[in-house]
Amino acid sequence: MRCILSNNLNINDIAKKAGVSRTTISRVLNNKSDVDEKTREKVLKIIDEVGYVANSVARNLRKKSTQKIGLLLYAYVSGVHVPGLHIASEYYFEIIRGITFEAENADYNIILYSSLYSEGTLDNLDKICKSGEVDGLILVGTGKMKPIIENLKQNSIPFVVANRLIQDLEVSYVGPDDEEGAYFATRHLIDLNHRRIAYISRPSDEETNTYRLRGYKRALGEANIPFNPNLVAVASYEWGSGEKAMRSLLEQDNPPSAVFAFNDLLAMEAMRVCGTMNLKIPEDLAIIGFDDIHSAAVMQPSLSTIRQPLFEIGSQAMKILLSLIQNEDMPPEQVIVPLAVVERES
Amino acid sequence: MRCILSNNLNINDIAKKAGVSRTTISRVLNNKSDVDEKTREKVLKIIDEVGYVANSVARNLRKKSTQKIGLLLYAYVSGVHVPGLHIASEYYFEIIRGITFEAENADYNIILYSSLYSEGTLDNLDKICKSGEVDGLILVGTGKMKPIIENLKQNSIPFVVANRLIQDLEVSYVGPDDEEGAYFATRHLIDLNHRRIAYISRPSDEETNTYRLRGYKRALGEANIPFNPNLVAVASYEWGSGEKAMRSLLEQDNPPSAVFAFNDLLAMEAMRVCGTMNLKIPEDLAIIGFDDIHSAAVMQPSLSTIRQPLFEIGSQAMKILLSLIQNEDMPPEQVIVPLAVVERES
DNA sequence: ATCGATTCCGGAATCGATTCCATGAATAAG
DNA sequence: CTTATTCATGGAATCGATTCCGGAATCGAT
Repeated sequence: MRCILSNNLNINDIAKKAGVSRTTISRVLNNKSDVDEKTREKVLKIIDEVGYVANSVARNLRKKSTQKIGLLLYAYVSGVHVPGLHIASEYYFEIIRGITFEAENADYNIILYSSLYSEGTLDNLDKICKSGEVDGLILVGTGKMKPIIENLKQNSIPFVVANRLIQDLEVSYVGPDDEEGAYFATRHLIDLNHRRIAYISRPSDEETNTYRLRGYKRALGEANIPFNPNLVAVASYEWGSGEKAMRSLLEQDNPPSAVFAFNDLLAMEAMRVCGTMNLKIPEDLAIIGFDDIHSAAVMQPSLSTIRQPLFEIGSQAMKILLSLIQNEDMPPEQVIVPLAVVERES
Repeated sequence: MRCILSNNLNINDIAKKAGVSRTTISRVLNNKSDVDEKTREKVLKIIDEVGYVANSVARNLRKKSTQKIGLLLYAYVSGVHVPGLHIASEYYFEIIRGITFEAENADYNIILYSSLYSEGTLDNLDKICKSGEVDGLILVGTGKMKPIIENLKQNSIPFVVANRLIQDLEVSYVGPDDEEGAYFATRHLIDLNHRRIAYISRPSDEETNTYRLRGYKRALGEANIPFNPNLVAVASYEWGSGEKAMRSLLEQDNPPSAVFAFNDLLAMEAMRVCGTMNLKIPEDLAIIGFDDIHSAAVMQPSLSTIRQPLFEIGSQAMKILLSLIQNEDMPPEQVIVPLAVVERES
């Protein structure tokens, strides 16, 4: 087995070269005050010459901090494997960018725990917490969060949920007000004089979907439009299920004049169906999505949607996590980020 | 400062509870053979009851292996910050999925080094190598790779480049044959009887672009179509630069009848321009992209493109890295993955 | 009963840093 | 000139595991 540090220097070598104790080397490395200026310079010169870098594993062991954050990209939907989750990649990527941006500022690294494929997530999670390989966790995911969160709370490891509002559980989170966003989206369509407004939904056990459905219903209710279950089409997590859902809506006797889709990717699939059926957007059918991923702006016609400040969600989550790590007694912090309608051509 | 393991058990506690030495506990944890079956069971029972998990930092220090791979998401284009790089997120995400899939199988974790924002990458890289925080590195990126690679070679850390062919340097890589792909794309348009074929290019200092441009020229040459520099429009890394490039092409006196774009995102921007200028695709203008990201299939009309087996690129790269780590003397391994034309509506 | 081999186990060293505590030198105060 | 006080430094313990080495117990064979 290859050993990375086989030909590398350690603190003792530097101490010998400099003719001082390793305690002094350590003090220089950590910028402690009680070192003579001349000694410091001499040590720094040697360190620079030989290119010595302190072993981070040893340091972490002694300091009992790893300077690492675990990122849990999470999908737990009815306990089953979710094959198409990655299609929401652009969404995740933006959040991750926010997280890493903030992490780098604070000298933390991100470890990617992508549980998309693994079974027994909860057991693994338990091990991650107890093995001390990270100082904290950020959760980004789809589906049921409660089992995970309850597991984490028992482990007393600091963590933040980064794309969801978690109700009824005292945890830190940064998330959009999904109900409000869905309300805005539906309301937007209503303001354009639509009355038959469909919703392309996720399966009902997806928590985020519950909120968005609620916002959709609230907007309808306020406009005195009765809720019609036939106008809700469920799309699973497979590619193409958005197209199927859209077709089932259009094949009805009295098809909708407008569609609010759970997210932009589903909206894009829906638009595609319209194209093949010669329906003009937005004249024959208006569509609004959710998330504002990049493709939404590039499409032809461009997609109206609800913008989530994804980068900001990530960076805020990281900031909160950092303060949770620094201050053991900090109470959980909740942040609800604003959502905005992005009106485009659809 | 919060300490993760404040109330956690260590190997000594378990040894005490079990009435054996910590050596024995370690043997049980590592599945060594020389432990009495009864002792093993007793120890395992206690470990299970109290939920003990070995501290991974201490273990890594002693074992001199971290079970971690660094993932360098890399952009180095003329030494400057690349603001829009993340728009290629879907592309990266698929590769990352392949990497993590293979990593999880081998009990490795991925540390995300996103250098998109940081200056002084080479210095940081040096520190990463020497601090021993990872057992190996995977590079995925855009732009000039040579400075990074030369730095890594000096550090004798095993690494693999995961989306590029690196010529003239003895390193491991897994990548597509970009020239061949570009050749296929251009050839495809030629086979559809196009003669005025434009190329939406990246700036010339982008290495990948060099290969694709070469393939484009080769296909033209074989078909006896003279290369026309006016039909090459350069797009930078900013959003919307694809639209600009497309416009400049269409505003010419003798506009192209077909376009090959450096990647799908640029192709999508180009298609958008056609929409606003009432050009029908593919009748008035045929377009082909590169990468086959998900959106390409969902667009209306759907985008013809060159498919890169991104997931496979990632998993192959990880496999090679693992064997490099296990076998110090292994020579660098190069894999060229096949590309295929995906013919769709555009 | 004796000897060698095997099995099982524990003490001590080790990985490479940080930190506590003690010590001697230099400086300031009386 | 003596006594506190500060400054600069090194020795030893420590973080929590693994591993080397040696000793005791068990076993089978002679």
